[in-house]
Amino acid sequence: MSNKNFQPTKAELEILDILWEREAATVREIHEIISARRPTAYTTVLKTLQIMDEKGSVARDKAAKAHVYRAKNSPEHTQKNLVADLLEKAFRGSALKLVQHVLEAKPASADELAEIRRMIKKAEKDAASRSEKDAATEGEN
Amino acid sequence: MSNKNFQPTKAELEILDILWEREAATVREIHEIISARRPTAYTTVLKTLQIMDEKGSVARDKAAKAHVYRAKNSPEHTQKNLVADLLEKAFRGSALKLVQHVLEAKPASADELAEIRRMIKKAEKDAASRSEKDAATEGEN
DNA sequence: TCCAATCAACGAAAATCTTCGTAGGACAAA
DNA sequence: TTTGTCCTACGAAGATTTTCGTTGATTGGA
Repeated sequence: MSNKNFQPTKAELEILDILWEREAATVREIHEIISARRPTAYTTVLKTLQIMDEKGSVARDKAAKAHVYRAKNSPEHTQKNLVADLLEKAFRGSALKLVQHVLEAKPASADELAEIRRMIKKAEKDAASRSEKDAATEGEN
Repeated sequence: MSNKNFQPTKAELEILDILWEREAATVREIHEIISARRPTAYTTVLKTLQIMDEKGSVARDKAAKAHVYRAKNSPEHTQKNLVADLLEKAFRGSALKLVQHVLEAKPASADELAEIRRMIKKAEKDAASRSEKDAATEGEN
């Protein structure tokens, strides 16, 4: 389908983040949350959502008078695109450097570090099975 | 003072990446690299560099006819800003989630994983010393 | 001297993103 | 019916970013 390389803009991402949290919301609900952060006109949020609808990043239910919006892509999917883009554009693909900066930018808690540790272990297993496959020349897309 | 929250645009980042690699370069040199990737006019690169000079993200040596540009900020400094921004805007500050996506987006090599492991260890030490302080200070929670 | 090549400067078009005012429809209360 | 409220649609102004054509200065040969 369409969203292979979906990169939301700043304003779109702020709205998506709200939709990811609430599952679905009307313009009014979203506007209340955003205008609590900074003064913003109702129609600004409305227009952005209409554009997002055109772009296909949200689904819109027109049944009720106040349309109900949902994010079409999961946070995971979108985050993956954002990270992949940053990794390529600013880190020349060095996952190491990127991770390093993440850990510096926001000192993780002990629990988070333990969880990351577990992920590394899993990644190491994947790396190992990758090299097996490489030897066997197996193809799947 | 200078670039507390410096966020280069897409075009600027592409140029910065070249400057980080080559230390210094003329417009022509940068243009040759970029136009090899996609058709781009010489003056497009020139103009972008002039804007970057105005913004203060590059330094320019006008001694020779062909001016020589250098990045003013280190890749580390810039990458840190980019990562901090992404972390906050798209991950609600969850370093865990971000790291997870990095490892998925680009399966790291065994060497890289070992290095990341080392970073975790260091981060755990930092976290430990932080909680000592927390205990001494006592806050909410 | 004259010409061609090389550059910076400048302005402006084009593209994208953000913001908001105004108009008009639907609907319920007065 | 009239009025006020709530909502979408639409267009357009602003802001930012990206792209490039044109101009004029400099320089190294023919």
